[in-house]
Amino acid sequence: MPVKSEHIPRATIKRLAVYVQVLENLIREGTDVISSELLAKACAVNPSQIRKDLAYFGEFGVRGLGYYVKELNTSIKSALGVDRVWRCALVGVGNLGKALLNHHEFKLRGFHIVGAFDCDPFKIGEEVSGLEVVCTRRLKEKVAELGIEVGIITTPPERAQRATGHLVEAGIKGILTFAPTRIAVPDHVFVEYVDFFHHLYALAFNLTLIEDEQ
Amino acid sequence: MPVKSEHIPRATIKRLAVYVQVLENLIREGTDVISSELLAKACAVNPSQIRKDLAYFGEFGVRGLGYYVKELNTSIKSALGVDRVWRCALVGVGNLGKALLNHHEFKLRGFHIVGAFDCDPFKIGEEVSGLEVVCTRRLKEKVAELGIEVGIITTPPERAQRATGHLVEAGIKGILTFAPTRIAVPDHVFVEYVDFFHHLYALAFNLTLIEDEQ
DNA sequence: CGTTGTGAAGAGCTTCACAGCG
DNA sequence: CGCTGTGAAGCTCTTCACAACG
Repeated sequence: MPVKSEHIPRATIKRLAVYVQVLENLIREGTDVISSELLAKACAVNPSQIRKDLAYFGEFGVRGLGYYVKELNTSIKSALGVDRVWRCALVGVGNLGKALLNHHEFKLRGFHIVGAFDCDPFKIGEEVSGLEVVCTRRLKEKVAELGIEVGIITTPPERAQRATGHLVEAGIKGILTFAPTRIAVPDHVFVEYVDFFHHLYALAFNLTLIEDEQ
Repeated sequence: MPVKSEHIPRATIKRLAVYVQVLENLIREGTDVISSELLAKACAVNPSQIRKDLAYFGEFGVRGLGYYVKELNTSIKSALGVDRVWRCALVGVGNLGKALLNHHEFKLRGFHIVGAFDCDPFKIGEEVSGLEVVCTRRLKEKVAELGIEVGIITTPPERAQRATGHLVEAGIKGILTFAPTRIAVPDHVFVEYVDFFHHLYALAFNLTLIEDEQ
């Protein structure tokens, strides 16, 4: 999928992921064609926004008609680079790590967790969701062996930076971290933070606001 | 905490949560005072950004010196409305739900999960992390009894909308959902989406971009 | 003297409005 | 005729630059 435009807003990428989510529901429901207006309603955005977002990557619509749902979904996934399998390593096999290892949605969406790592000797050797837990020190060797490109951090916050170090040294270029702390990485490594508490804080703020208003 | 300004950008709220994260680390390290420049470096933002974000809520700094770390942290938490306990109900006691119920970081940050709900008869009555799993139909009764204000959805996507319905009917005003699907709510209810896949898609996109460039 | 708080300038994203086209 | 694709306008958020001040 060639990118038509130079710079693509981060916000656009985030919305494209939402469009995929909604389009896949539409496919399940058997909808063949959808207009930007209806898709916008389902995604809670402005119709022009959708058209502009898509225009960064090409022309996918049919004037006077709308978008073919399946085709559009395929095109967006290709634009995002999620029309392939990404092999991932998970570091930190605690409650959350185990839950993610058992979460089949990952495989379903092309993110295959093929390695599970922990530094706790009691966990090493344990089997979780068909994977043997391996010592974090062996990350480099395993990343090479299994062709892993993405790291997922589910350690406690105090161990997140060390896990990051191991992942970076192993040659990982992208990290998704669930640890509620900032991590430092070299410039060429991408980090995405999944932080429940940012969201909970946002909720708390909004709820407090409306309470105060009344 | 009185809000000085009328409208506060959503992005500001998100950053305030990051500042808290970093400030709490600084407290642990024993740092007493920090300038906007150093705090900005730790949060990977612009120093003016921090000063402007804080200015929405008041004046917390000392010119020529910087900010008292503990005091600033307390002020931000108060501004966000997280200087108190928020009682939460979790709906969907699967892998992820159980992991969150056992995640003590929630309690640590003032979000107490005091009710666990599921519609699976095999799960009802089971005890997870000291909580008895209760039938989702009894949400309304339990929300009133336990003074719950926030709902957390960890059901599979296809059951998220039903869970939302039960939560809304029970009088919940804020929902944090982990289900990878959009949910519809009345205007007065706030929803925050925790979606791993948005983040993974963003990673995939960035990794694909730099691969293509080379 | 050094750092904050803030008006003004700048950048970036969103929405509008309509030409273009199936 | 209806809906897309898109230049231009509008808006919001970010950064700059410096006066204010402990």
